[in-house]
Amino acid sequence: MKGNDKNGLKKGPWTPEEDRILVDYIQKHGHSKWKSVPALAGLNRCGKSCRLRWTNYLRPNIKRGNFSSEEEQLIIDLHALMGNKWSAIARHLPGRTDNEVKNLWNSRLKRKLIQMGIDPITHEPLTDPRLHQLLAAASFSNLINNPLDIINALMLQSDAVATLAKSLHLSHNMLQALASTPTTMASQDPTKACSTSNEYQFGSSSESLPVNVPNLDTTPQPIPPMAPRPTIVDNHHETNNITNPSSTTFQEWDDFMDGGEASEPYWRDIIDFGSILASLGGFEALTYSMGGIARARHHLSHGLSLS
DNA sequence: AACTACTCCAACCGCTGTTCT
DNA sequence: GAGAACAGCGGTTGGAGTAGT
Repeated sequence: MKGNDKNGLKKGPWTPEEDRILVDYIQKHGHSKWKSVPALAGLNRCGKSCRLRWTNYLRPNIKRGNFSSEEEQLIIDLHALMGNKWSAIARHLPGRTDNEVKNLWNSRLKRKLIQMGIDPITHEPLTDPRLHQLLAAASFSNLINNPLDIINALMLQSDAVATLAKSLHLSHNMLQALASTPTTMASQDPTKACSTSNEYQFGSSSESLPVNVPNLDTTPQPIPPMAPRPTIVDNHHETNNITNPSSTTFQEWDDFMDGGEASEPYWRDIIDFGSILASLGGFEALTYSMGGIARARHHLSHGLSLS
C-alpha cells in the first residue's frame, strides 16, 4: 500500500501537510475537475485519491467519533430496505460518509445481527441450516428431546430462569420490531413513505430507489403477542415492562448481551439458541418452555421434585 | 515481555453510470 | 451514436492499535 504507483504518484496514508495543501486549494478553487486538482494544488497524488480524501475526511461537517445507538439502528433499518447501498444510507446520516457506514456495518453491525439470530443480508431470521449448525455445535439437541432436561439444567443456577426468560422476551420483541419495521418507518418518517409501485421514495427530491420490497403476500404474518413477562423473572435486576417493540428494543438486547448477566459463554449459547428457536417461529415451543420454567421454579420454591 | 489474534478504519482497486466531445 | 473522460460506488486490503495468552 505504501510508496508510489507506476506513474510515480504517492500512495498510502495522507500526511497533515498534504491535507493542508488539499484543503487550502479546494477552499480557494473548488474541485470541478478532480483529475486536475493534484497538479494545480501541487500534490503528488492522483485525482481519485484527492477526491476520496476530501469526501471521506477533509470536507466540512464531517462527524467523527462513535456512532450513536440511534445512528446504528437507522443504519440497520435502512440496510434492510436498501441493501449495501452505502452512499444512499449515508445520505440519511448527516456528517457520516459511505465509507464510515460501510466499515461500521462490516466490523460490528453485521456480527451483531448474526448474534441476534438475524441474517444480515436478508434481515430475516436465520434459517434451518444455521440452526442445525448451531445444534450440531452444541449439545442442545438432547435438550429439545426432553424439555424437562432444560429445566433441570436451568435449575442448576439460581439466575438461570431469569436470564433465559429475559433473553426470550427480548428476542421476541426484536422480532416484532423487525417484522414491523417498514410499516413503522413509513408511518413515522414521511421521507421513508412506501409507494404502491414497490419503490420507496426518499426525501423531497425525485430520487427513488427501487428495492426488493417484500411482496405483502409473502410478508411474514405478524408475530403474535407474547404472554406477559412472567413475574418469576429475576430478583437481582429491575423488572422492565417490555410489552411493545420500540426503538429501544435493540439497545435492550445490546445491554443484555454486553452486561454481566449474559456474559458467560454457557449462557450466551443458550440465548443464541433461544433467539434462533424464536426466529423459526417456535413461539409455542417458547411458551411451552417458559411455562415449564415457571412451573419448575414453582416446584423448586416449594421444595418439590422436578420429576 | 513477546507473541498471536482480533478489530477498526483509511485508503486503494476495479467496475459502472454519467457527462462531455 | 460512439468513444473518452470523469465521478461515484461498493468490495477489499493492509496497517495500527488493542486484548488475550
